[in-house]
Amino acid sequence: MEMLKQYFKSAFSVDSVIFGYDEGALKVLLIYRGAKPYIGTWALPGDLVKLDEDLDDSAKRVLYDLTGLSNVFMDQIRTFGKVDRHPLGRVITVAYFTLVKIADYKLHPSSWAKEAKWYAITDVPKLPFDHAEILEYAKKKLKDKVRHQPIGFELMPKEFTLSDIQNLYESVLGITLDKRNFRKKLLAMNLLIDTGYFQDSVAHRPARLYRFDKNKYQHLIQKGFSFEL
Amino acid sequence: MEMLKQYFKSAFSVDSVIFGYDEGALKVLLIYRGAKPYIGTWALPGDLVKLDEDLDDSAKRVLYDLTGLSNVFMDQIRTFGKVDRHPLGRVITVAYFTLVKIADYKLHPSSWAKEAKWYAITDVPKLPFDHAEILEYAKKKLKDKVRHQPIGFELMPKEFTLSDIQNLYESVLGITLDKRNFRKKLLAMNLLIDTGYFQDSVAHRPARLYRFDKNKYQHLIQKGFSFEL
DNA sequence: TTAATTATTGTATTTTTTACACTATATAGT
DNA sequence: ACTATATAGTGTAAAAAATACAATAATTAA
Repeated sequence: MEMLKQYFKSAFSVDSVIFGYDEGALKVLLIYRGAKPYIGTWALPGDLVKLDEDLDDSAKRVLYDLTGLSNVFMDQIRTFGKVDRHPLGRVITVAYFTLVKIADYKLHPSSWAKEAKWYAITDVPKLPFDHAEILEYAKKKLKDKVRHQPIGFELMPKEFTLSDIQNLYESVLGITLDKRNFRKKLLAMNLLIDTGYFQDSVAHRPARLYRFDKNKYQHLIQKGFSFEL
Repeated sequence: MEMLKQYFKSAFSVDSVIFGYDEGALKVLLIYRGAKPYIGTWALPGDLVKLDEDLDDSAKRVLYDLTGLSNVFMDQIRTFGKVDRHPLGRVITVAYFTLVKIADYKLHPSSWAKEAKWYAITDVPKLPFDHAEILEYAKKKLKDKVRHQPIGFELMPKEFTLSDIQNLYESVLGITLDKRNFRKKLLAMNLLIDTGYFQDSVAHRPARLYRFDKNKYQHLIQKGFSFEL
């Protein structure tokens, strides 16, 4: 039997690609690193995983510390493990993909105001480590996933208009969709609840506000329903 | 700054779910463990990742040592990292998913004959660690992926009949498909090359043999083609 | 009152999916 | 040689889904 000790000299981290959608654009939350290595650069939020901490819990902790949010959509996407990806030793990182409703909360204005910032996805600065690769991968995953699972709604405020959700799809996918066909298809799934309310104080005909019916969706998938847009 | 040393006390491994298809059934390659922990049990093949070894290389090494195969379809599927998943310390494992053409090779009859075995997916023994969970996840992934990418062909011999590939789809998905519609759809993609040859020595009308055109597929996807079955 | 802006709605056409059954060609057994 | 058995191969009509497309409605701003 080989000596096992030699192997127990590495560490692992979690890094989260936290997506949000605001002002008609897809955004990603970056932090300004206050610790080595790469101190003073904008990077994906993440941390080393504690020895007695589950991976998923670690990713949740990072999100909570940064935003105060919990109970948001989160999914592991891939592990990045090139030998030299971290300058301080062998550290592989498990990347997560998180979707939050920007409009529903404010970044902690106190301690974090100077340290975390939403960047439009088109306007992300140069990132340290292999974070650029991770972000690219996350964008691809988001694009794939958004068509087969109703995760777009995780990026919307609780109540939204049909135009809102269509705009989101258009920015994520980078294509334009036919308005009538999009609505027809989406409404045909019967997963939207008409709140009965309308937009307020807009300089045009106000749009109807809808909510996504998560419970109904859960029931439907158990009956073999599959979301496709 | 925190003491970093405390973190560099963990290890990581790769575990491969190696799928094959033979005698009309989906199979998975298991090894008989000759090392602690869980010595003497059937498990997914895997190994600790060396400190100077990339994750993907590690998975390739495990496959090569076990089967002599390289250049097969392999993809990382997920990392499993519960705190107590490994009895000897904190070890997270990066799971891979590998598809091989069983018919094209023999398990090394010498050193491995007693130690590696193809199990029908319906007949897998109790597995150590969290390998049962990993296998379940891999099966789900296979099911999802086989519809959106032409990975079914990775499990077929180079030349196959339309019935062969249909049977594979039926076993992986657990459903039956209409013969005429299946053929129509598959042939319409123009990704199969008619070899001009036929089955030999079968007690019925011999079927035409086809090959999958990987090059053509590569070209098509760059033009935005997407495989769906 | 008018201009500007976005919301909302239906139909005809094309494409894709589905359901379905008979003939062809080989070997095995007599 | 004949028959039984087994799987291969093939087309069409109907239903469903996707697409292309433009006029009217409701609000605020000027």
